[in-house]
Amino acid sequence: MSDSRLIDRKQPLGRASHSAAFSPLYQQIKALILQGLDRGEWKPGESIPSELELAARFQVSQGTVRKAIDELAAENLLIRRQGKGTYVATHNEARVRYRFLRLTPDDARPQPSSSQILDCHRAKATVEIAAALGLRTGDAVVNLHRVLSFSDIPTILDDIWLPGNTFKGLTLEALLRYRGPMYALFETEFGISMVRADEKIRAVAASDAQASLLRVAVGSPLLQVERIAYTYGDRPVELRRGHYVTERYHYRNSLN
Amino acid sequence: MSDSRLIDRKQPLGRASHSAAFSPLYQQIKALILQGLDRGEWKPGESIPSELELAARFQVSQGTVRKAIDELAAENLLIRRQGKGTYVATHNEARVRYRFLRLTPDDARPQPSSSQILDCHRAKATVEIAAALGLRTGDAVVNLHRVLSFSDIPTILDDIWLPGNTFKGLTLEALLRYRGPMYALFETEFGISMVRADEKIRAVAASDAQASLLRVAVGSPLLQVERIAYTYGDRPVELRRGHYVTERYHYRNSLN
DNA sequence: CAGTGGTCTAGACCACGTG
DNA sequence: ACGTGGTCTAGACCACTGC
Repeated sequence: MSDSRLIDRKQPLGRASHSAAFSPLYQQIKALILQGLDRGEWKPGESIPSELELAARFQVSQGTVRKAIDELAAENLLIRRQGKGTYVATHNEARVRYRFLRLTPDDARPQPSSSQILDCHRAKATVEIAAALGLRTGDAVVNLHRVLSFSDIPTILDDIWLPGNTFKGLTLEALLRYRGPMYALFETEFGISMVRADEKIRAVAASDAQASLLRVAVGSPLLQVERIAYTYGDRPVELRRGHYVTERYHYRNSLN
Repeated sequence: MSDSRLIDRKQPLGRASHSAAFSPLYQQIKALILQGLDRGEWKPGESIPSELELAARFQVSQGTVRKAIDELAAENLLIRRQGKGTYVATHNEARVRYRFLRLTPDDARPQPSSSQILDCHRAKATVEIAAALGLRTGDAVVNLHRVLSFSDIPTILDDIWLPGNTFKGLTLEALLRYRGPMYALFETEFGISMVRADEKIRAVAASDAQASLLRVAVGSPLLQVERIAYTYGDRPVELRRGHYVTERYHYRNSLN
């Protein structure tokens, strides 16, 4: 009856005890599934095993697996599809493309977008960048500059920092060849799934360089968006500072 | 066996039918609880009946009630407290005060805040304001101006529009007497619970008036936050345009 | 028709808060 | 000791998808 893969729940749980390592069964299952995702056992876009299959594997009831998957689906790590199965979330599908892009045209008409890479080189992490990415100062990083345009109007200027170790083969040439969302590229080429991100937003005045690249007046107000993006297990893998022109676009957000 | 309060689910659900009015039982229960909240059957901060009690009232199993409450809790309309009960969310408690305020000090040290009401008068809704609040042009509205300061540094300038009908007794005097979050006042004095909000964010240049009130230079970049706040049933009840000084503060957001 | 996730039930036991 | 929400199980049936 006792499954060696799971914490024995019949342990010191009789009142008065308080085993710090205790967590509900479904949380343990959730952690196990998360490990599978992290190890790449199931790739983005693929389906994971059915609930009954997982229940058999982990020696728990279908209901317990279901609750674990419910939470992972609520966090957008998995996507349930009735009649088909449960799939690993991806940035590669039309439906969820630009999942993390909150800039929206004021008139809601989606515009054609294009990305222009300005620069891509290797560097050593400064104190700030190392802290954000969980590295040590001086560790190798990749720095990336680009402009995103909508209907050929430059709108977003991005300055991106990535851990050099994780993104070994990332070169200017590879980026120039590639079309499509950057996070989709990270998924397929480097096995890195962006799962969550935190942003800090400010209004700033355009510098000379920013103004000329975005074709606005020096000193114009820009929306500065500093993002740290995380993969499975809350490991930071990207620091991105964006500057948005918000003349005909706005950043949309929902509060609950 | 058939409970007149609920849709008879034994109806034309045999394959080939597709009753448009169909929805899962737990969704019907959710809607019923939502109605209770909307009617004020249980007030913010109070507890709703226990799961077993609701199950008996609606003639369904506890599990079905539970799933309905789960969703309402996920939407922050209800708050579960193990061992105590399930409570109606409120803006009146320390834990969730300023639930909708995303502006955070850069150094994360919370600062003492104070609100200064500059103006409060009745007006007629313009086309834009009527559209945002679901009113007709010319309907009565209340317009409200205030400055929020942190550590006595003016940081947020708010311009607020409310439906005149709903907020009948809202006067400058009442506001001056009151201390605490505005949404808490709306709850206790007008029975309006803010449940959700959408925001549109831009960077703009400070006008003369804004600059002098916020003590910044004319033309300085400000974060403009336009908010529509909703009560139960997605009914809009507030339009708010805020201008934030983001020198030492930032708007924080999480993407999932 | 078989397999998947979605709904619903009934019952057991655990953990927490309060008397 | 009691009542609340939290976990876990087992089993039935429904709805959707694809062969």
